[in-house]
Amino acid sequence: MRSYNQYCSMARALDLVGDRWTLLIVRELLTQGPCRFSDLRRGLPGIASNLLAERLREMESAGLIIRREEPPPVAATLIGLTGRGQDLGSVVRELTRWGAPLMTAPSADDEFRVHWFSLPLRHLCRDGSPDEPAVVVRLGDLYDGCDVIADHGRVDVRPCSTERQPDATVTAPPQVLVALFTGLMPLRTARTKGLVVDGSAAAFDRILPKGEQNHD
Amino acid sequence: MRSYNQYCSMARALDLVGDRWTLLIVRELLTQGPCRFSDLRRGLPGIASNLLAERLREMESAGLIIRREEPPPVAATLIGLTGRGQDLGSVVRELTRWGAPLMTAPSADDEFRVHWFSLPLRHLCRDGSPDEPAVVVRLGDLYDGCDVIADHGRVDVRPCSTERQPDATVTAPPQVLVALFTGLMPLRTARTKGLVVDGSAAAFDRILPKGEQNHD
DNA sequence: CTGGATCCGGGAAGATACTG
DNA sequence: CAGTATCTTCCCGGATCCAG
Repeated sequence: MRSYNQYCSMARALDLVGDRWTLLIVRELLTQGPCRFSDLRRGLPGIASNLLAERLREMESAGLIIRREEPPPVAATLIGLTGRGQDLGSVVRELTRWGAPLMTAPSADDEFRVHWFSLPLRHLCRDGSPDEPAVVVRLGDLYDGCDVIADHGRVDVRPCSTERQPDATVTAPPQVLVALFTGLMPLRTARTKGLVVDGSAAAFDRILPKGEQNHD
Repeated sequence: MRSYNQYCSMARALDLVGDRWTLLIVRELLTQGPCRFSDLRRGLPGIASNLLAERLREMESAGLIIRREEPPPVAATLIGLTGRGQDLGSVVRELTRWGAPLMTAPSADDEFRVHWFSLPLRHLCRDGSPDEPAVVVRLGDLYDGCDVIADHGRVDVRPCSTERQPDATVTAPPQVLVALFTGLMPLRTARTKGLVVDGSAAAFDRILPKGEQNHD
């Protein structure tokens, strides 16, 4: 992006991250952890490969990301955020919060990835049974999803892990998923609209926002 | 800007405010209050007039700003933020905070406006004499500046007011101003580099960050 | 397969002139 | 003062191709 040529903190920030796609790349790396080039492409439907390559070059020279050659069996270069890049988390969070009221019904050509929802999810889930042993609830699947871990009253949302099998696996249409966790749709309505819980219903119930459990 | 077509809170936010110049227009309206078209142009050096007009149309239809016809003696249309527009304050604040480390020396063709600095200034000033009567310190001048009000331990930064004469008026080269308030430059060095205080030196001293007063 | 590079068309941004 | 009109430039998007 052309510089604004303004001696202003925000203008200089936008000189680095105001380009199209840049903050969405940060979103991907924040929610997914270090990624390979093709992982980023999958999480950024619509981006042209040359544009992604160009953005990554710019972000690397700005000190936002680093590339790490991974030895076999991975044998690929992983792209991860630097500390400075992770500091953009607060910017991403505020944009996400401001955009929340815009999450009306998806249009026909809107794409959706479950892991996009994992940042807001952090603040929407709770641990309804803090005295029980920890549980893992998977939203989506291994290829696009995230794990919600409830443990001792704390809730954590992470990229899917293969280390521990989830206690419950949940799938739902995008809008149902969003409406359920933002409290706009009761669980039993969600069930009628395509929400499916595989495994422990109690585990899923445990992480649902207050007032939305025990509705069926 | 083209839509990202992603059912994601942040992507939808960027569909509305990710365009070039849009967030800088919000910065102007946040720091200056309701403005006329030409005021915005002065605060956004480098923007083309057609582009500003187009952005304002987009922002109006997105519900971020409103236009208000002002009766004489003003006799102009004022552009102000709606509540939704003001909610972007948190986004602007986080971008400004993230960009703070980028405020190294201005380059030769960097523009500067004192009022751009008024947002960070809020968190940098203090009231060093909370028991004294309120004082007003003006940075810059009526045409580009802001008033720092210290009163009962509280600090407020506002657009220049004609209602009350400032107790002190301060001018300094951009980098000196920034370095002084961020604590990187002691007051006496600032004096040798072009900082001028007109009026009550005590009033100015009162608002300087802790550790930076009493240096001369 | 991964991680790009290259080419091209369309549209957004920039510069400038002009107007009610 | 508050824009519009016009022209140019360049970034973005889409497709294709390619080396390891």
